[in-house]
Amino acid sequence: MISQEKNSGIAAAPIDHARAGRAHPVTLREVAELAGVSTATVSLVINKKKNARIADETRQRVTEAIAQLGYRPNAMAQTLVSGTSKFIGLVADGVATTPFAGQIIHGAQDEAWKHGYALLIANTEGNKDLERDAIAMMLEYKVRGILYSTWFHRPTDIPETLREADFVLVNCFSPDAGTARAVVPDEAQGGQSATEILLRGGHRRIAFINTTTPAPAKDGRLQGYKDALEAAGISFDPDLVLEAYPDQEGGYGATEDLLKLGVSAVYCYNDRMAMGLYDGLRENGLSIPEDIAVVGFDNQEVIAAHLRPPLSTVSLPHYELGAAGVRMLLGIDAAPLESAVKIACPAVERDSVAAPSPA
Amino acid sequence: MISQEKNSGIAAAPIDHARAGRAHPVTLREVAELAGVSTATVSLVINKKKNARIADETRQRVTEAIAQLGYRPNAMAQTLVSGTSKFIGLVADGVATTPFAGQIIHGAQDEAWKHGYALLIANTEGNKDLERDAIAMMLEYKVRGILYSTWFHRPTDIPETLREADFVLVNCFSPDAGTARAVVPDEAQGGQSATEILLRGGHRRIAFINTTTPAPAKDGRLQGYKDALEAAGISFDPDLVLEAYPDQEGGYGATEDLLKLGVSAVYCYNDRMAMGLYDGLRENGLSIPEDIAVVGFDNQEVIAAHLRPPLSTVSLPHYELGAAGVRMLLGIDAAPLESAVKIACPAVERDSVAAPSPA
DNA sequence: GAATTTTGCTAAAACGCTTGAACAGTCTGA
DNA sequence: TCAGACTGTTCAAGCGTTTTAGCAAAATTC
Repeated sequence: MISQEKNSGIAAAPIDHARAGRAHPVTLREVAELAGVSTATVSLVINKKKNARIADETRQRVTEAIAQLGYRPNAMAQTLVSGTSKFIGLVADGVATTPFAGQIIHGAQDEAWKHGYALLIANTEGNKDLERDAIAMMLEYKVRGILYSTWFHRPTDIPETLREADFVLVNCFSPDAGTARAVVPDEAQGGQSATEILLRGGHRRIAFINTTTPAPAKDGRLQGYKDALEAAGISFDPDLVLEAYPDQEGGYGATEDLLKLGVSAVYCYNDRMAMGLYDGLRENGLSIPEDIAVVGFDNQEVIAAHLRPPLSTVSLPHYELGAAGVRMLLGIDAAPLESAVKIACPAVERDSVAAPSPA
Repeated sequence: MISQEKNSGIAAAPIDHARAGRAHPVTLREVAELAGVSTATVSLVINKKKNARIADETRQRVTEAIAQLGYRPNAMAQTLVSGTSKFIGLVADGVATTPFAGQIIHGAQDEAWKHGYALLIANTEGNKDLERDAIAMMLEYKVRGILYSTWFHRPTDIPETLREADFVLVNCFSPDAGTARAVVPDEAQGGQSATEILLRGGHRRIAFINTTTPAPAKDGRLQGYKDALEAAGISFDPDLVLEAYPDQEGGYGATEDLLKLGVSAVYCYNDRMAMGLYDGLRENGLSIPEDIAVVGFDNQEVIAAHLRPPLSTVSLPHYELGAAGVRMLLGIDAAPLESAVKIACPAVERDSVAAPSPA
C-alpha cells in the first residue's frame, strides 16, 4: 500500500506507472538502482521506520523513483519475511443462503480493513470437505486468524484444523464451553426489546409466535418475552405462546389460532413470519396496527421496511458480529473463553405498533 | 520448541500434527531432516513432478515425515517463487446493500475454488478511496486477476489501477466499448421471458410497470416486453407501459393507474414492485391470479417465493455472473473485448399466473 | 569389463523483501 | 585535538519454497 507520494519539485515528471500488462513487476532493486541507493535504503524509506536515519534528499530521490516506476511492494515477499500475512480468513457456511451472511462479511471486512487486514473468504455451504480445504488454504496463506461463522445462530463443532490457527466463532458457539472464543447475538435481550415495543404501545395481552425449530434463538427470544412481561408486572401465560414454522407460510398459518387468543398484539419469532401473518390478518379484515399490533425479529430489510405498514422489529446485529469477531481476534476487544460475547439486538420501530393512546 | 520429533520408522507412529499454537510452523527443511533427504527431494515428492525420479521407498519416507510433522506448505514462499498467487480478487461495491451480491460472491468462489483459486474480497460500498486501496492491496498480493463487480447492472468507470491487473467486469460494463471484458445479465431476454409467462397464460393485454430509474435494466426489460409481444403478433401499446419507483411503495402506488388500463395481466420491473402491487390489488378486492396475473423480475427469494400466491418471475443470474466472471478471467470461457457477454435470466414460474383455461 | 545409459538424489541459485550489524564520515565536547 | 557520539548508508543473512544442472551409483549394453 504504497502511498503514491507527490511528484515532488521538478514538474512534469512523466509518471508512467500503471503500465498495463507490464512484463515484469517493478522490484525494490530497480527502485534502488534508479535512486542510486541500496535496497535496504529503499525499504527503510518505504516503511518509514522511526529510528532509520535517512537524509531528506535521499528520501526524496527514493520517493520519486517509486512514483516514476509505479513500484508496488510484493506482499508475498513481505509476508515471507515476517511470518504472518495481513489476512484474516472468514469461513462461512452460507454466503448464498441468506442475506444476512453479507452483513457479517461486511462488518468483518470493514473492521479488518481498519487495522490493515484483508479478508480471505471461503464459502462452504456446510460441506465439511470444502471446509477442511478452506481452512487448510488459509493456514497455508499464513492468515493472522480465522473467523468461523454460521448463517444462523447455533452451536457448532470446531473442525480439528481450525485449532491450528487463532480463531473466533461468529454467530455460533461451541457446545463445550471454555474452549473457544465466540460472539453471538443477544437473543434474550432482543426478545425483551421486541416485547417492550408492544408494552410501550400500551398492550398487556401479547401473544408470541415462536418457531418450531430448536435453536438458541427459540429459547432466547422466548426468555426475552418472559423477562419483559415480568418487568412490566404481567404474569406469563403459556397459552399465549404459539409455535409455527419460521417463514411466511408459518405466520400465515398461525393466524387462526392467534385470533382465538383475543390478544391486541403479537410478537413474531421473525419478520418472515410477520409477513405471512400480515396476509392472514388482512384476510380476516383486521388492520395493523389498529386492530392488532405486530412486531417481528431480524429486521430483514426487504421485508420489514416495506411491508404495509412497515414492520417494527428488532435487528440482528450481523454487521457488528463480524466487526466484533475481528476485534476479538486481533485482541482489541476482550474475548473470554468461558462464554460467548453477546451483541445487542437493537429495536427498530416502524409503524406496525401504534403509539399509545394519549388517554 | 517443535513438538517431540520423530519416533521414526517404528510402527505406531502417533501422528501429532495439528498441535495447536505450535510455536513455529513446520518447514520443508524439517521434513527433509526427518526423512533424511534434501529439501529438493521433499519438494519433488510433494509436487508429484512427473519427470522426477524418486525411489518408492524414499517417497514413502517423505510422505510419512510429512504426516508425522503435520507439514503445511507455506503458500507465500510458493507464490514468491512462482510470481503469482492462487488468488482471485473480487471488488464489490455493495456486499451489504443487497442480497444479490452474496450470490455473485458465491458463484465466483465456487468456480474459483474449482480451479484451485481462493477469493480475496473487498467491499467498497462505492467509496473510491477504499476501492483504490483495495485494488492496490490485491495487486500487492499478486492476485491472478480481479473481478470488478457492481450490485446492480450498470455502466461503470474503470479505475486506473485496475488495468494493472488482469480483470473482468461483473454485472457492469465500460461505457467505451472494446476496452474491457465484461459479463452482464441478459435483460432483454429476461424481459421477454417474463412477458412470455403471461402470454402462455393466455393473456393478450399486458401492462408493464417499468422503473423510473435509468439503467440498462430499464431499457432491456422494456425491449424484452416488446420483443415478446411482437413475436406473439400483438402490437405494442405505449399506453400500457407505466413507470414507478422500483420498490414496494412504487408498486403499491401504481395500482390505481394500472387498474384504469383494463389489462388482465401485468409484468413488473421487479419483485419488490410486485410485492407492493399485491397489496394494492388486494385492497381493491382483486385476486391474483384470477382477476389479474402478475409476474416480477429478479427472483428475490425472500419475497418471490413467499408472497401469496408465490410470484412468477425471472431470475437474475448472479451466481452465474460470478462464476462466468472467473471463467473469463482464467481464459476458460471466451471473453470478447468488444461487448459484454450476456447471461440468460431464466423464468421461474410459480402461482401468480394461472394456467390457460383448457378451452 | 569397459562404455553407456538410467536412476536417485542433492547443491545451490533464485524469488523480493526486511533488518541487525557494521562502517565510514561528521559533529560535539572537554 | 581526539575520543566518543551521531548520522547516513550499505552488507549480508534469512524467510520457505522451486527448479535446474549435475553427480554418483546402479543397471544395461556389447
